[in-house]
Amino acid sequence: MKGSNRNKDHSTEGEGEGKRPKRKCLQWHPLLAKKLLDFSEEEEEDEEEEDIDKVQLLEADGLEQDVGETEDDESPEQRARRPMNAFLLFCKRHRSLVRQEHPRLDNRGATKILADWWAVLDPKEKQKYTDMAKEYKDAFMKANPGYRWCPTTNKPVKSPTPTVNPRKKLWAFPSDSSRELPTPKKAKTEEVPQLNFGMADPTQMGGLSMLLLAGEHALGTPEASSGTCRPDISESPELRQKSPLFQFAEISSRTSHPDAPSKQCQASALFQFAEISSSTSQLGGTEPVKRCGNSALFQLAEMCLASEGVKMEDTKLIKSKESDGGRIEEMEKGKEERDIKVEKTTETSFQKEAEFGKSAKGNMRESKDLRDIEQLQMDNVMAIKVEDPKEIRKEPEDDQKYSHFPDFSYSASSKIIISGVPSRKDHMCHPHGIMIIEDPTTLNKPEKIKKKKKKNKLDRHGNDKSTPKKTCKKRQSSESDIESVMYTIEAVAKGDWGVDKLGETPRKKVRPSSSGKGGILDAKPPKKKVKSKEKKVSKEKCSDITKESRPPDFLSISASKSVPGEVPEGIKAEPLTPTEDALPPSLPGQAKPEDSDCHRKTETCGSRKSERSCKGALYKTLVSEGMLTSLRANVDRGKRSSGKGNSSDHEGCWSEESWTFNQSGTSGSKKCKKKLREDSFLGSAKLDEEFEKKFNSLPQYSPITFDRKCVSTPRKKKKTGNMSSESTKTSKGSGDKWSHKQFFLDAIHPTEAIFSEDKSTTEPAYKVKNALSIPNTPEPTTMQEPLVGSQKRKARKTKITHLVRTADGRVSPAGGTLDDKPKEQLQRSLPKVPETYCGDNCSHSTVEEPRSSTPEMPAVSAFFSLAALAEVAAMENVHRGQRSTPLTHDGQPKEMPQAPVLISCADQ
DNA sequence: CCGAATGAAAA
DNA sequence: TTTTCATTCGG
Repeated sequence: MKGSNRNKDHSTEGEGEGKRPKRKCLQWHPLLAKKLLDFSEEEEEDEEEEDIDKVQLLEADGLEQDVGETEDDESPEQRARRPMNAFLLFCKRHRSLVRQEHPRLDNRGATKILADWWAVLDPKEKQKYTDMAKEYKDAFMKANPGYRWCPTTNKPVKSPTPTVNPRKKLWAFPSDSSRELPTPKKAKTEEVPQLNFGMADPTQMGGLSMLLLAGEHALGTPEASSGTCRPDISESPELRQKSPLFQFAEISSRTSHPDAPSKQCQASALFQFAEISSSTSQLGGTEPVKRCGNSALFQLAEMCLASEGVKMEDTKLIKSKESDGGRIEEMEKGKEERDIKVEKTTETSFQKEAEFGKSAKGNMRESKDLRDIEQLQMDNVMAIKVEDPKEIRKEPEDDQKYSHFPDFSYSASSKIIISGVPSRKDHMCHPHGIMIIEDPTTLNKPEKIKKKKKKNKLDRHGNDKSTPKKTCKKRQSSESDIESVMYTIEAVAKGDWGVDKLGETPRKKVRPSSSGKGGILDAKPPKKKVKSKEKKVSKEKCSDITKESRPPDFLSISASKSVPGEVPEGIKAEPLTPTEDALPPSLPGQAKPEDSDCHRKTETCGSRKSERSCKGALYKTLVSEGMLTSLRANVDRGKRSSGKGNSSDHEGCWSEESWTFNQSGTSGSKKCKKKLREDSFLGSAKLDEEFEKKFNSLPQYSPITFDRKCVSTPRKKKKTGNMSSESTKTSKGSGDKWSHKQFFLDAIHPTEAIFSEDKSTTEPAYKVKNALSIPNTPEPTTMQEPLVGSQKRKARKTKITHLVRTADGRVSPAGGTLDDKPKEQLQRSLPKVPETYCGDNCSHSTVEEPRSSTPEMPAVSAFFSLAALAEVAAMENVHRGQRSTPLTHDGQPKEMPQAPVLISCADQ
């Protein structure tokens, strides 16, 4: 990312191309995607169109034949880099930590330390990484059937993707694909349809094409996913388990094409969102998918329509329908009425179709949607008292509306937009088509209610609308929406988030997370709670994803609506985003939007209600924003993950969550994990994200465990840069983070826990063993692990002295001096008491700093007496006093930690 | 672009 | 058995 500096040779292709390739790569490879994303944010838009065209063409041309090949070859793609092995994953996940601990260390040094950690790492933990690596590899291979690992010496590979990576990333070989071949890549088949699909629509679309495209995109993706994915899921649950990655891989391949189109649209973000939604849906299951797709579509539709609250309401209704079916409505209103209405609506819809049906509206839904919209419009215009839904609902009326009112034209315009979306939805949802039909009824009811509310709101618009100038209004609304969207997009690209946006997003996030169930309720409660709930929910979801309850209140519903649609987004992004950030902004943000968009609403309505009611336009914007935010979050995530690693505090939070999930999952069943993740993240957009999730889910051992010395620092360091959320957290509870870990760990594996690693960066695995042993059996263990990998290398390693940089920054051969001693000490200590590591932790936590408390701490603390701790502390202090530099964590820690450890052991 | 680590896979 | 290459980024 940052380093884009060096353009190597690749310049040949030129930057412009370079970018494209990246994208392609992204598209092709989920994994890569994240990186690309980093770059892409800004760049994406630029070449989107062209790329799209190319892609489409390419695809179209050789879908079948080349599919795999063409993609690889032509599409610059070049496949992705070979999948990372367990160790690399470990490194990737922990390098940042190491760096934090040892800021001065260069990567090589960090790598060494990582190697040490890896060596020490508990076998179980290792296994996790190995499993992950394997899964990742499988997914990768699935995505890239023909992928060859080592193209012998094909360095040329780079040439193909030259510029793309600032770094050298070589795509293993683009050419490979061609050579290799192409095993038919499954994705391709799927892709084709999508491409075709997407292609047609975009061209047709006019100015709104962007939005439409985005919508299509979203839809298209879902469809593909639905088609393929669903079957898979249903067929083989097993796949599902693995599926997330695989699916991602598949999706990624699919998406790749779509991406290009989406890119065209400035709304790349949207597009991504759509993708995400689709992806999530796939992951989640059919229903979720629908929802996601719908939500995305709806959102798009909303944006397009941009009509005020009415649209919003409709969408909401729809969403609610989709998500809940009529449950909510039922809750709210009499079911009976609903049923009746439903029937009517269905009828109407059919009729409408018959009438309008014609080409454009092929789908029932569309007709419905249109109808709804029209109705709304009618309401507005007519200033009719919508109170009687029946009238509106009634077919005749509707028909009349269409025919009689000028609205019709308006509706027509709206239709276009909508139609695009719905149709796709239909495709996506085919199975559920029926369900959809039913929905209208439900929708109608809500609408009614909404209408009433709307009336108030609408009134202001109503004046204008009174004459449903449709076009004018729409345009305005649409324009406004578009503008808002654009704005949001730009903001995203810039990285600037309006407070408003943030505020909303957070809400959304919260809701979504809990949304499944908590829905409205969640929204109300403080966000923090929500998060906690979310976690729980997510767990629950594992078993059942279905979103059940909805808030009884319409208002709440309206608010909640956003949730369903957004949920995916929110989920994705939110987890990452630190609660802290999100929360505060939310309130302000909400307020602002209202002011701007809904002037009168605010006035008329109460604070929240007004907000909710007002949401109309604002809501749209928010939605768009939310999408953007989610996207942005994803991007950030990718960046962070790739670039900074821990740096982001936000991530820290996120990581924690993921952590919890992971751990829980580990302890529990993987399936649950995945499901949870999926659910929780619903929106995990891309494969990348998926990968990231998993990656993140991988246990991240606190340096403390490995390195005692670092203990204090690492944590701080993690956040040092950012301070933000985690820092605060950490600050609060010395051990908050750890406590979390513990919590999770406890849930999962009380004993195993993270402890596995000890302080010793240098120390051999035995420490780990001890840690493990502790719970189970204090093995003597000093045994080393079997020299696993390249023994040779290890041998070398042993021989080689690690360059350790002291706090001062100077490098010293660690092996001889520092390391050795510590090791010895450790060894001694270990044998004596398995718990030694605990001792270290305790010492730190208690003595040094409160926050340091590691998860283990508690247990440990229990074991150790205060006196022992005090002693340890004293010891540490002494050492410190001697060396006294706080900064020196790096250098000193090694020695220091060990000493304490020994003491602790001795005490015990 | 090298390197430092490990590991998987290809040659 | 040896090479490649995956990640990371300072030098």
